[in-house]
Amino acid sequence: MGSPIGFVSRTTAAGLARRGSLTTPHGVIETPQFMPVGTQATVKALTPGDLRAAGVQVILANTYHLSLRPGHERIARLGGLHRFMGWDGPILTDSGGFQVFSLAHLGRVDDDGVTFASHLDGSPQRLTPERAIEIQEALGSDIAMAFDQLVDATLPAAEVATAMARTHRWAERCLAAHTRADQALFGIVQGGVDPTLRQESVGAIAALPFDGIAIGGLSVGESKAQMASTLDVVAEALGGDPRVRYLMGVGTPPDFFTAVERGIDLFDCVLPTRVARTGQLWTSQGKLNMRNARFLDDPDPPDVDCGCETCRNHSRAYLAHLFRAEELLAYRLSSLHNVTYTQDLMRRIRAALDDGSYGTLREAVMAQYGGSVEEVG
RNA sequence: UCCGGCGUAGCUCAGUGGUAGAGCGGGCGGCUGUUAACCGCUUGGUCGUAGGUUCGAGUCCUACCGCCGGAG
Repeated sequence: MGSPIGFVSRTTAAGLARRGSLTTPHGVIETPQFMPVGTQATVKALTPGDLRAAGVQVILANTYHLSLRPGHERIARLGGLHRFMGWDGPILTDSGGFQVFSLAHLGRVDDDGVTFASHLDGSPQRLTPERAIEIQEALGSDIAMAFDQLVDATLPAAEVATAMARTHRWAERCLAAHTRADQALFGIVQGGVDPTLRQESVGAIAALPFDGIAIGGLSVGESKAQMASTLDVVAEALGGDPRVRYLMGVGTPPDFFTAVERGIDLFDCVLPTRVARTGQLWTSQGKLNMRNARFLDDPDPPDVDCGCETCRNHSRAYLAHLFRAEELLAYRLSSLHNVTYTQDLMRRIRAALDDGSYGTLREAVMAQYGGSVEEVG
């Protein structure tokens, strides 16, 4: 049985950067690509139409959250996640592995799986590799993720190794449990920031017949240099593996460059939408906080170089007012801008990889964002 | 006019003898597979005015000023 997705890519002149396209049951994704996060079947504050207007090609939703509410069986009865949320493009579902980490205080991990107290009502919830796959198959996402255990990368190596080994065993169970022929399944590399563990994890995960390879356990407290060096280790270990590579939970504009030139094709992150809701806009002038007093009389658009609905029609002064007044439109206008900005940035990266101007683009964006990202490797 | 209550940070108010506080607001920051319209830091006051008692007064006493309520 062939893979439900097809990935083709070519190498470029920019380090290990790849330029490709990923074909899914719900459409083609050009890579490098960024996926906005829509945990609860909504990218907060935005409609599917907004996402399309922003140029979004694929979004991420969450297994744990949707299984608790409204329930994956209900979504299945209502025709699956695409129909339920009114988004007919590709969807990737995270497995709930991140909640093992972010809700660790509500649960406990054993070799078979994880037991949580629901963050909604305290009811006991059990997540295992088999259960995570069952839920994702019910949701009907285009790409499902293996159920993994993510830990703080700065923990002692022995603890990171224990979680990694468990992730490897769970990866095989996810593959065994997976039945939907129209849904891809990606494996997740763990191993923290220890080079030896990362190499071992790449070896274990890449040896399995996953449709794509994800890199997990980064952007959870380690330094920028550690993330970069870990990506170097992963790239070296993966070598010429032709499968699509997805760096989970990243990131910021500088992070995208750090990762793309180390061979990453896919990203997701809550940052563009989360920071937008508290006033931080990503622009051609770097980060601007619309709550700052200096914008109250500023008639310029948030970003003069942006063509999104927000920047075409509204001023920084208006955004500054909306945030102070706690008006709901603040969240939509700012989220729409940041998602558009992020999509534009990925498009510019793809174009720069095509025409050889990647270095110029990288330098310009790094300068806008403080140039604080170390060059490693 | 009399009686009572109240005057403490920009706002709403705690604080009844021992180093002036909170919330909100204001000024900023942080967020990386979303428990996040969230979280954190910070700036704000000759405690209505003038006297008095006391080692020590936002706190007790006196007068005055202002606001609110009641009586006439």
